[in-house]
Amino acid sequence: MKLEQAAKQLEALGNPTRLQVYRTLVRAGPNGLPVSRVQEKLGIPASTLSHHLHRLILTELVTQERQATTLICRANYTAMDALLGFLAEECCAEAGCAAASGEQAA
Amino acid sequence: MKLEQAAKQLEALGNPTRLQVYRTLVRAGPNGLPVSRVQEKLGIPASTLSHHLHRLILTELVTQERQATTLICRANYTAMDALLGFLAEECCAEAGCAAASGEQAA
DNA sequence: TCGTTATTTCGACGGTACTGGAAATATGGG
DNA sequence: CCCATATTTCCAGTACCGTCGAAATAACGA
Repeated sequence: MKLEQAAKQLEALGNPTRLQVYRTLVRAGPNGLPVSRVQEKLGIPASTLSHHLHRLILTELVTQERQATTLICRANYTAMDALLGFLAEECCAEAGCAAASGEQAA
Repeated sequence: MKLEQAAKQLEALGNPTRLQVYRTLVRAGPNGLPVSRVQEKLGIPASTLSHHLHRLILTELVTQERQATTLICRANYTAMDALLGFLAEECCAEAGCAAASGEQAA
């Protein structure tokens, strides 16, 4: 994963409202939730929610799928794994620590 | 971990320059690096770096320790673990998935 | 005390984010 | 075709961010 991409995703998650939206979707699981359902849960204006969802979608943290008039939103678990991996990877790469990926410890 | 705190940390990591700084420190391991060393590695003005380090310190992602005239910066691995945990926790809590923490699957 | 190195604080500018109401668009039903 | 529902786009205002040069501060040695 590129640093720029990771930064974009982290920035997207760095807004309390968006983080709430994202967490709501993560909790919802693979079935996802309609936009309106998320709005109900969080109690924020539709336009604000739409903006935030857009950001999350642009960074590929969330996907949307149309089902008739409602849009189903889902957390992109693959993207989350990649992001978590990026943060943890190369931990102590130049020093060697217990949590280091390989067995290149000192 | 509180959502607000997590959002602050994610926001702190959401800037490309800061993410670079943080990664540099993560790679450096428990011994940390002097500010000047980070500056050399990244080639950014001292004032800019100081500004970003300050943000990282405020969010507890980085710590500083004085050694004579130089300041040693270290990634706070405990904080990182907590943040990663926060993102992963309650995955599919309302649906149940393979990666779910407990055995409360449907 | 004075000078030197390391680092932060100050000040300013341009840019971009967050928010939310109103209007526009998309989809399906009658 | 017209309506109703779901969602987005448009617009605007306030606020905060990122950047960096210059000046201030911290710590040490002579």
